[in-house]
Amino acid sequence: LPRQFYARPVLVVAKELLGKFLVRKTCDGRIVARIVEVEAYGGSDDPASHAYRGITERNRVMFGKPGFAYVYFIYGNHYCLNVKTETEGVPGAVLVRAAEIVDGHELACKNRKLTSLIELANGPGKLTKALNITKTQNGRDLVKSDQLYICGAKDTESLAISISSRIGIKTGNDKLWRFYITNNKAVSR
DNA sequence: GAGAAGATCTCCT
DNA sequence: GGAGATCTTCTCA
Repeated sequence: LPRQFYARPVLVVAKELLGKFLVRKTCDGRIVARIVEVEAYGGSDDPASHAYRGITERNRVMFGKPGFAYVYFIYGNHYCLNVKTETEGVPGAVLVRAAEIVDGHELACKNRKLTSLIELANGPGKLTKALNITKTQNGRDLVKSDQLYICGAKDTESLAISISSRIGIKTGNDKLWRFYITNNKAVSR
């Protein structure tokens, strides 16, 4: 997807990312995952966002150019993948919460030490593990990288999308900023 | 420099 | 359904 796609309001980009293909290439092979669940995070208007209290060493990607990957480590165990949206200087990112693996099952299973296809990436921590995404991917340019990027899909406009409040946060629950493909089995929970 | 919380997962009952 | 694992980052003294 071109830079233009990401350089729009975070809520718009979040919804349009559903059904798109996340591509991960390493020396071990290629994995393609169809995005089925996302959440939007804002700036000073969103207490649940890392960017709520301004720029820090960790969240500086959220204030940079659109189309870059924001990856952070959480709970001493997991990485979460976000996509920077909005324009440069305006914080906003989409958390990719779940996806269904459509190519590279074997490698994804190996990364997760698991054989159940649906459970390979049905949660943010699981997804990064299945795709071997770690902190080294933080700050990567999704528009120019050949190791991590997102492709368009046909007919995403006809997708049935469900909306809810975000998961795992203690503030900002009033915002209905979680979007997922209705009735998709790879959605978390 | 210490203390606490965190955009989660897995195993156990 | 619930708690432990495990460590980075932020806040405040």
